[in-house]
Amino acid sequence: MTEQPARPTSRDVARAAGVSQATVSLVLGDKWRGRVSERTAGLVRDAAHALEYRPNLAARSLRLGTTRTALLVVPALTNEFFARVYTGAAEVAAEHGFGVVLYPSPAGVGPARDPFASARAALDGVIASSMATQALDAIRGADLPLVMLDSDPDAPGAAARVNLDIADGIRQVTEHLLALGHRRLLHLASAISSWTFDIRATALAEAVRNVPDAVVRTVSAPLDVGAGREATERALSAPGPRPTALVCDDDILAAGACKAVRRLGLRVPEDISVTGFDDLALATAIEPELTTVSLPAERVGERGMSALLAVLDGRRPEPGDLPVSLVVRASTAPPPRDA
Amino acid sequence: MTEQPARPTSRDVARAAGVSQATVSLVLGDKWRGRVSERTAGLVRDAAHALEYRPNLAARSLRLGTTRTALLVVPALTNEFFARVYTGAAEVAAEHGFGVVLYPSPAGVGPARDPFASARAALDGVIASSMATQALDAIRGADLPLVMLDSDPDAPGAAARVNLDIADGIRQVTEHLLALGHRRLLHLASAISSWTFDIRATALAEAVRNVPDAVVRTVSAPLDVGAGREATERALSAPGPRPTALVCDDDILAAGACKAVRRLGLRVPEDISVTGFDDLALATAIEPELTTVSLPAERVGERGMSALLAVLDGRRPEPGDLPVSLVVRASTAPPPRDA
DNA sequence: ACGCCGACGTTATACGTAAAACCCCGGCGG
DNA sequence: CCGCCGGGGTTTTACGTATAACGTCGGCGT
Repeated sequence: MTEQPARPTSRDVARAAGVSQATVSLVLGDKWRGRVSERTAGLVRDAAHALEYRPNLAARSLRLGTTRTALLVVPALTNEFFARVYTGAAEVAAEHGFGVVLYPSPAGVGPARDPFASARAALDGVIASSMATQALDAIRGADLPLVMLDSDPDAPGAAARVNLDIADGIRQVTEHLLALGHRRLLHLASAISSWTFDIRATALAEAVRNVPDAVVRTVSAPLDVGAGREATERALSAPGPRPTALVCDDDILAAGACKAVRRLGLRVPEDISVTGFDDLALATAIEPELTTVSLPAERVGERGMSALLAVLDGRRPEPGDLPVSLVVRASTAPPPRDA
Repeated sequence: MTEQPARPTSRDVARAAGVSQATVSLVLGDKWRGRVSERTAGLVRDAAHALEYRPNLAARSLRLGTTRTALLVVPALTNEFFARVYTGAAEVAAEHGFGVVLYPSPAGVGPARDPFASARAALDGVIASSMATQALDAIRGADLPLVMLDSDPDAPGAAARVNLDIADGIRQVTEHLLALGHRRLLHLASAISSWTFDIRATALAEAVRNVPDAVVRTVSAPLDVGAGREATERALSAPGPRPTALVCDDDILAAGACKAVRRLGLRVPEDISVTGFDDLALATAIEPELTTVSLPAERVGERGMSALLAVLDGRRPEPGDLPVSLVVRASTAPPPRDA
């Protein structure tokens, strides 16, 4: 269209600097110590700068057999948590001259197309959220370095893992509620992956273990506000003594839960306490502001990318889970006296 | 690490099929009508399938001088609206064998690094939200096809534009409020780009033009809940008759506004009506559920990508703004009688 | 009987980069 | 005086693909 003025190549730079193309490549690749004089290197850099030379990435990838591109597989970008993970991953990728391309799950794009297969030859590695279960099998077949996020340590095929200390988060909320005096808890779980469910459920069970009169019920719901509201409404109108606190696996569910509580003519937190998980923007947008577990989402992305880079370098990725922290806000309070 | 078994090349396929590499390229590129026999083509395809051949994208890009990759520039992915735009763009891109890579604004990544410059040689075009103003200048210098989203039609350098009919959205909310009987409106604007501000402000002014006793005040705030709350709180406690309705430029601000209203001991919508913009998930997560303007965010991305593809093909992009629609929920009601 | 053509492929080349292999020359140790 | 070494480059090649240019061969029209 606009008649591109033909982007300059390394050969153009060489011509301008009065050297050979190889020299340009050496200088610009910082591989010239002792092979090229300081003066010549300067000439090359000046010429490159003057021509606004940018190396052709396709050519470089072809030559090097590497693309400096990682694939990030997430269930959905519209989930703030994963958007933040991307941000973190992209940040450290950029620091190392890498790019991050997204594969927002098989649900996001049509099932027929397979961005992964077509991108496969152009990738150096994959970072995958374990929640995107469907995509994982395809990836495993590709013998690419794979970093898994929040995954079952027993699941195979990962060169590295970065996990959040989810169990500790659940433990913290639970202890917070127990300390406030709550004894009847309802666990509102998001039906995402069986592993994340299990780890939360057992952490919760463990936390109430030494509180003799504590009792926990569990219901699960798809991850959206409406579903959370409905599930909660159903659970709270069930016969038997009503729970006084709701432990939700996600702020989104917690928001739904709050709505349900109020629909039933009750108040949060006076009648029923509600806790969330993730500490999304949503947590402080609703009323009352949610007591929730804050997750370092960006850090997950950063660690994921760092781990991938480490694997690619043959180094050992940094071990250990990422810590989470309880944020107490206004959605939790002692249970009503008559309860 | 894992000793990759050396991905098969087109030459490997050729060897397996007993033909030359050129023939493989012809067959797999669907350019063989009348140049290769049906039988040979079959052999080639079988061999390719058997070897699980995937073309090397870097090599193809180098040869073709095209990367089938577009850059999407957005202010922040954590904003649900832009995450949805990405989703739409990625969808139609995939349908045409294109990829979409993100540049989440200069604020997201450090100022020193310039992903755009380094990616520049590897891009076929750019789709940019006008809100990412800082990045635009750099892009213009790159003489790449540029599609602008929600941009001033007078701004230069765009090969195509896709705009939402924002003005109509504002008109619709305003008329809704006027019909309910509101006369004193407060416009809570998000200080994003001067163009989007202007278009909204004038649309609002126009909508109240023929309602003689209607009066509009404007305040603006950064785009987050807390800022929205503070700005609203200040504006509502100012001297003079209090507005009965708040027209917010974004659901996020509207959420803040609702909190502010309640802090002042008033109710939404009985004392003050609040409207949002965007129809994010947030709109139905808070209470009361927001009356807001629903934007087809995915469509923006789809149209943006389609337009870019059209430009690259030398075709004319589809003209016209995308329609928006008012969604009336529970945050608007007639003003109190004594007002 | 010859030329020509169409069907079916093949050979050769270019894309821009990185790096291995090579080359030249001045100085220095033996 | 010769060989060798190291500094400072250059020549050449390979990466995998797409495609232009080139062959070959059988048949058919004249």
